[in-house]
Amino acid sequence: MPMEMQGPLFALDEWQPERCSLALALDVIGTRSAMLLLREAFYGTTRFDGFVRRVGITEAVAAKRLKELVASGVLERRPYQEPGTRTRYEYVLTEMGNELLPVIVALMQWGDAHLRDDGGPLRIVSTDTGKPVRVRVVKAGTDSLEPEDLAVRINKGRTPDRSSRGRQA
Amino acid sequence: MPMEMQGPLFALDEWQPERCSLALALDVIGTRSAMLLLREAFYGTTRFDGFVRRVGITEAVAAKRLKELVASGVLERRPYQEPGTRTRYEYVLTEMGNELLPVIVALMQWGDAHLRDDGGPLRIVSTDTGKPVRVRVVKAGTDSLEPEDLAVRINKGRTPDRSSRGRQA
DNA sequence: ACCCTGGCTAGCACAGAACATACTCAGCTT
DNA sequence: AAGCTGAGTATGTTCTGTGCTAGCCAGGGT
Repeated sequence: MPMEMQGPLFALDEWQPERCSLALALDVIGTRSAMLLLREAFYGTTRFDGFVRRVGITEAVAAKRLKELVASGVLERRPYQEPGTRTRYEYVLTEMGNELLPVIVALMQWGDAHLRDDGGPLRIVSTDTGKPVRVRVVKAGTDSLEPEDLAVRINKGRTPDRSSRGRQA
Repeated sequence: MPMEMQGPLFALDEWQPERCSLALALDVIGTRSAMLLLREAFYGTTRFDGFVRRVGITEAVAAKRLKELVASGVLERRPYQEPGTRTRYEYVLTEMGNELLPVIVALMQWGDAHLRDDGGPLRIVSTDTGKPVRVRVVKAGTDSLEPEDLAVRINKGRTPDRSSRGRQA
């Protein structure tokens, strides 16, 4: 199982842990709230109120985390105006943020597969084929799907055990 | 950028956040120490002492986290014996743990690409071609690489600045 | 018999993550 | 002019993750 290296664990001792990109990434999106906010951003939520309600966090946490995510370049805060209202701000994924899609989907996929007995409440499918997508480690150059190629479906009729629930929603 | 759904954000309000697989996954591997321990496990570290030294966490944290990861089925604790020593235990990834590879690599890849100017200290390559691998969202059925198909290389001579980036990647 | 080493456990301290409640503020609607 | 709404800020508290220091135990080497 361990990855092969030129001699197992060879000189890996030599690189400093502070230089680990995984650790840097966790500094930016390593909290539960950040991850869940990103999930929502991918689902299409853009407004403060939506994030608060749908993620189920408090306004204080949402405000702090959104601010951090904007500061680190994952989200962009930009003004919009609905007719008859004043200018407000919405939060949308930047290119950098978009590239977190594999992280989020990989975690969901793993949770679906190993942490529940039904297949999970949602399926992410290709709009093209309608079939579920996967996150995979592949050779550089393999075709990949981008957020705009994907759709989310509610997994109906698969609720845990014969109980109904979110009917045809 | 938002994923298309059948009508944006349609009835997504109706599913309960507790049922989100992402949240469940975060309950298991949502801490920094858990993620870094997993990184090490993929690199081939198996022993308590190795985890402590290489991740740079305290023994107390390592013990606690390893125990949790074993309890949740991501790692397996199993006895081994080096000649001339007593029986000890090593921690190895289970099948379930192995399937976290995309999560870890996706995070590293993102950190490499967006959080530093050199390409990152390490490259994960296919042992087959020697070329760097990527984590991608793909159609179900696409070939993927498993841990045993991968090797880690130190990215030498590529310390910060004026160095090119993603060479032939 | 002793110490050393790997592999832990225990206790204390701190920072930050998250919660709850309450308050602000701008501008539109009434 | 008063209220409503979206988007926050302010305050206080609890919980968890992590660090530091120290101690423990088992078995082999000496």
